[in-house]
Amino acid sequence: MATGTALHLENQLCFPLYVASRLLTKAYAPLLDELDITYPQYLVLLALWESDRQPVTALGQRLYLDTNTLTPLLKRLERKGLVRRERSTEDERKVIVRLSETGDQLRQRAACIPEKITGAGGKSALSRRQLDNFRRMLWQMIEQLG
Amino acid sequence: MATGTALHLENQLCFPLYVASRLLTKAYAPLLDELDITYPQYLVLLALWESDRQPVTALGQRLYLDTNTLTPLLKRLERKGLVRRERSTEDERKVIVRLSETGDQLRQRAACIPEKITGAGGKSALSRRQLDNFRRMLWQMIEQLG
DNA sequence: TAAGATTATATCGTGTGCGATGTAAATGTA
DNA sequence: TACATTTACATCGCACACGATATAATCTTA
Repeated sequence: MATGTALHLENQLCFPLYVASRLLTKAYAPLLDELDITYPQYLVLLALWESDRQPVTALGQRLYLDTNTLTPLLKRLERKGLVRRERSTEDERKVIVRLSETGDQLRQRAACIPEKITGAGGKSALSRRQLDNFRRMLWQMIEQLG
Repeated sequence: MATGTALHLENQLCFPLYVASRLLTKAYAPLLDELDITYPQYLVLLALWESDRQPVTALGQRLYLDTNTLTPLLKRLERKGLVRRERSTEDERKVIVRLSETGDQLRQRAACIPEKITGAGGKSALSRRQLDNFRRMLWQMIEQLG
């Protein structure tokens, strides 16, 4: 790298990552608005649709989020009637998060989101192979940093 | 993609992007702590070190941020004594942001950050070629979405 | 088994992001 | 030149992220 250019925005890796993440999240907004949820709330629901009834910390490990972020978020999801939070009887420290009937049913309405994002130019400029490669690099990076 | 797996976290592109961005930002934290700045504040400084004296909107275009985010952030940078905000005399709508003496000097202390991040495993698992490829895909995506 | 360590969750404070709205300066137009 | 429109910035409200701290339950171990 040429002298003195290390601090240039273009040469950072973190900056385009930060921008791309925000822009792609923003692309979800109109679709998630229809479900009256935010993007992080959508991620929690994805995790629960995959595997219902998880303690808060398990959700956190899945989403790389701590309870200081999750607890208030889960309370909001509970207020919306999408999940329930129940203190575990076996281990009173744990709070088990599970989908409500409504939260479970929301899955049907969310089913179309991935394809809509894919089609919306979220990644249409990249080939399938590039995408897989891209995803693999992201996960490699997460493994390194996580 | 197999039926019913479109909603799985692994198959999303946005999710690993979101996680990787947060984790990489977090990797900067200890380095930026020494300079008493946050990651978005660091980005503003990078932009100013590249090109000083920019109106708020120009900074926003560079960083893909709006004034609702930038104005408070710039005020915090001003409180720290790193930048100055001055109403333009030619166009009284504009506020020109420029580095203070201290803000300018901070560049020296920040110079080591990129290499420290690179070395810290931020991307050590990826070859130089993979990295360039990765960065290119990110920018391609940003162009699509921005 | 009593005391210390660990675990699971919650709370607090600060700093973003961002949609929505407000306001003053500048520009376009009839 | 009046007046509508646009531009540049600021403000407000809400929802994250996250470091730091608190608290109760469980586990360890002497």
